[in-house]
Amino acid sequence: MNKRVTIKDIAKMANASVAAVSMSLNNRPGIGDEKRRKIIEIAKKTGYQPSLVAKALVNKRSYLIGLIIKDISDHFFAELAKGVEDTAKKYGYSTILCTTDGNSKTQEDYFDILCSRGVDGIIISTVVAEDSQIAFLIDEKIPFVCINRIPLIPSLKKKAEYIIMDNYSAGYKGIEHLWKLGHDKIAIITGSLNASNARDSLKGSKAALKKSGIKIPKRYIKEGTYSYREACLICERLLKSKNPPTAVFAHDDNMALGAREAILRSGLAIPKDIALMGIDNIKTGALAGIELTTISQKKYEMGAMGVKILVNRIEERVPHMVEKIVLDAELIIRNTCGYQMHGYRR
Amino acid sequence: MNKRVTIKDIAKMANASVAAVSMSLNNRPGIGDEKRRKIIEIAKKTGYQPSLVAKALVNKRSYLIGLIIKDISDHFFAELAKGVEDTAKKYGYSTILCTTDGNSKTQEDYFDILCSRGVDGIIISTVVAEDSQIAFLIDEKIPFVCINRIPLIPSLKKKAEYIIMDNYSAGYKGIEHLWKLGHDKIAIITGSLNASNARDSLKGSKAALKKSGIKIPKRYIKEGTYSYREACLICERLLKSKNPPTAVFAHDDNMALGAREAILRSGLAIPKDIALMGIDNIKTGALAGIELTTISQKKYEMGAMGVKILVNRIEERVPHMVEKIVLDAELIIRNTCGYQMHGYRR
DNA sequence: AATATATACTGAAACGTTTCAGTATATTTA
DNA sequence: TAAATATACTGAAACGTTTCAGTATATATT
Repeated sequence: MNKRVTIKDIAKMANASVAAVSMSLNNRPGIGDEKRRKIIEIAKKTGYQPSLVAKALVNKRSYLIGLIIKDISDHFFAELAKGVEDTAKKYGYSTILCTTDGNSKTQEDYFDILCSRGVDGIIISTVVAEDSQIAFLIDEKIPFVCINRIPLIPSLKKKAEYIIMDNYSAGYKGIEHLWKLGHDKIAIITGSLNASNARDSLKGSKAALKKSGIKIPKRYIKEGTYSYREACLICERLLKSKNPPTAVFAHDDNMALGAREAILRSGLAIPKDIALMGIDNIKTGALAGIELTTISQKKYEMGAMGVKILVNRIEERVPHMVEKIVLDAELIIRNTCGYQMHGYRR
Repeated sequence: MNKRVTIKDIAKMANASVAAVSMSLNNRPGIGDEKRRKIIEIAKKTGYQPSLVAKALVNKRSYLIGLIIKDISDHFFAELAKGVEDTAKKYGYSTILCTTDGNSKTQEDYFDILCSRGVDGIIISTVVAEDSQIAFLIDEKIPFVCINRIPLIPSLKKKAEYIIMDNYSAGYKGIEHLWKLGHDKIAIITGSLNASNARDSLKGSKAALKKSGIKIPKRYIKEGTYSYREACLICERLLKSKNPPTAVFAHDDNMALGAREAILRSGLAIPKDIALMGIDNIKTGALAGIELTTISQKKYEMGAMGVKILVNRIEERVPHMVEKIVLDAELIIRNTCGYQMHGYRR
């Protein structure tokens, strides 16, 4: 670090006290116009930039927020991160990027680091979000908001703020769509079932299955880990089995794309021979030649709203009440399920 | 922020001086085994976490690095960011994410903020990287490394560390590949020509054109801004013109994808009717049904190497010399140029 | 035994801010 | 005109660390 000009230097130059400089620069009252003007001028001329670290130390406000996600190269998280960073910037906060790669230990380390760094708040959107870690945050009284997942333990859930999609309804709508298109041999690749969102989606799908009177064998439901490769493998095995499904509903677009690879490799055509559906609505899915039918997740908006809530919480501008936001699940019909070919059959 | 346990509290409990606690915890010599043990034990028991902001203030080392990029939802930058964050984490640094959206003012603001925050170093990989801002960093003596772009002014270029792909060769190889496949009506969509990488690629392409004796009209070369939409529009116009190209070489995969949309919408088949080629090798390009022929950019590796260089610089473990790394451009042949159909024709 | 040296430990200053309790001066009020 | 009040300004403490100069005690050297 360079020798930067400090408040003391300015005080000397303006022959004023450091207090006067501080007050002038933060336009607090109690300093005469003449002196204030002079101080501000000197500050400008010398290119003075206040040390945010010193400020953080005394004010106990760092204007830093931590963003904990699984993987920034995953389109879902990248869009989310964009919403977070854009909004944080708007409110005068900087964003510390923390990726865990789904590793619980890494995540725990990051919680410690973020606390040590005195972040003002945290946005959490990971698959593995141990409830114990959430409890830690509540304990340390660090504001946080969960995006796209909620604590499993009810007592924690009550205290946590979150924004989620209506995952139940997402899972439900997907099956409903496939059913209306005439499918009844539907395979499901779920997310990691240790997280609330994946569980809810599965519940929704099961409910829809029941509602439409579809019975599927147990082996049609497979737990994935949001990995492209793994979903590809799962789908491959499914297709090779004696009684293969005629539709696969992956509870995440990345996995749907993985399944897509397996389907295409096996020589089947989408949607002619088999229907494919995802959840998330990532950019790639919209590309010509892919045109994945999916359920929209408002990724950017979730990130943006998350920060808004967080900042309200931090600055306590709003009388505090715990926000719990559930966004609507919206079906995005494209080409992978056959709606364009023949419309709904029932 | 919560009332956290500080070094003072521990000193009191262990009845030692704060100095003793500090020295014990940082295993500096000068403290007896017995006392040290006791202090460490108390620290552990109380869950003491040092305040990184206080440390930063006295040590003038924040263990923070700034990452300045255009847009985290762009796959290129996301991969880069992943390399950066992973590596930073490994070295004990945290990453502040700064996206500029190509806005020079935003970028300048971020430079100021990062300085105020006392970051130890900066990784820069933006399109608009004004040389004046680079000069500012050199002036402030903040270590930085440029990724995928270099300062235009030679005197700055000399002082800056950077990692770039051999953009010239990338531009060259693309044209060469297309020429070998028999194309001579090749359109080029370049990046923003105010940045070094785009200029170099264009130079390379022009050189290859000359070498192979291809003459293309001026209107075949269009400056893009790395935007999908814009590239789509540019390509659309190109296709509608009287003498449309038989190949388009976008100097960035996103733009290639944009061009792809225009091509497909116009009813042309890739690669049967027209060849398409990009630069970057983003994940999406590898998907079945897209299979974009491209030139590989080692995005993750560039990020990782960038941090490595930066940390060496910060910690001055290595006798200082300015690193300038140029990575090889590697042609990735997939399906959009017709190599699989008929191989090289000349 | 006297001196030199090593070891264990402490108090206080420093990092760059903000804020609080005071002080001095100017202005208003009665 | 005296008292009350408002305004301008300052010194010092505080935030949570590290480090430096000392001090006290123990050990080694002659």
